[in-house]
Amino acid sequence: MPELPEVETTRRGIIAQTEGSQVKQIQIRHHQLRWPVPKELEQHLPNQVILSVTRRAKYLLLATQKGTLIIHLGMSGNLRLLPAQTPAQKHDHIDLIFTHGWLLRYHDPRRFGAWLWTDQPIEHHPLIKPLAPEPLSDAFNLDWLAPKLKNRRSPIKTLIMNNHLVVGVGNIYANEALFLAGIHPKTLGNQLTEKQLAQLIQQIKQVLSRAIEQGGTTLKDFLTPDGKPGYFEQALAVYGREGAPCLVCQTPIEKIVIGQRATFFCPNCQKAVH
DNA sequence: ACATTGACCTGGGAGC
DNA sequence: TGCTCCCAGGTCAATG
Repeated sequence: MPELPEVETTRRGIIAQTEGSQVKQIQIRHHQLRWPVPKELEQHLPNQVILSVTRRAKYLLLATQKGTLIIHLGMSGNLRLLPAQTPAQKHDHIDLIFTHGWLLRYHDPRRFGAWLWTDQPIEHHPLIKPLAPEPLSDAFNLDWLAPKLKNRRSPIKTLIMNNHLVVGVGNIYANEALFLAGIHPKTLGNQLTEKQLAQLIQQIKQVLSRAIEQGGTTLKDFLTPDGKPGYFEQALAVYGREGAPCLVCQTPIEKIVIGQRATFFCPNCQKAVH
């Protein structure tokens, strides 16, 4: 479900009531997520104070004195802040219960998400270490990306969804960024000109920033932690718009499949290279 | 090292 | 109404 803007929206929604708060207890109803939820969470989290709530790529990081709770929302996960007495419903797999009478509830029908623990510096964690720079930081620039794509023969759409090259961009924003940059999604990495690449980097930053400002994209059931939807869906130019007129040139938007993922583009604004 | 495919899950909608 | 099939916002692991 969530790409970077939805994860960032979640972070902002939970920070006021989690950062600086003391954990009373963690209740795990379903241990099987993407990976088994480690027992260390039950051992270490009670009585710990959440020192910070940060984000790295699509991971949420809740730091304590003993270690860091790593949360990934997968395809269908969300976090809600609720009064501690609120009865759990279907797919409410984990509660992080605070001493102040509220809980952070993890809901994830497909269970592709993750709750993990590390007592090492977070940048050493095997899932975090290989990640590309934060897309909204200055470190994500042409000097980073150009050498990485130089010898790549995969479609650029696939490449910008690869965490080791670009983080935070999932299927929605990959489609949107390529449209904004005027690049055909099938263009191979090594076929992009430096000018196109600079444009793509700029548009990735732009589309992610704007989506964060709008509280993310709500397609099915994404809700911010206080239960409100995101408002970016109405700003999507190509995603989910097969057959609808391009917002720039009125050409019907086309849908194809690249790397087993639905891909939307304007055949006029995003010309294929020959 | 890189490219491609399968795997993990559930729910919703289309079509019959 | 109910069945089957397909699709879905992620990404790791296995395979060539």
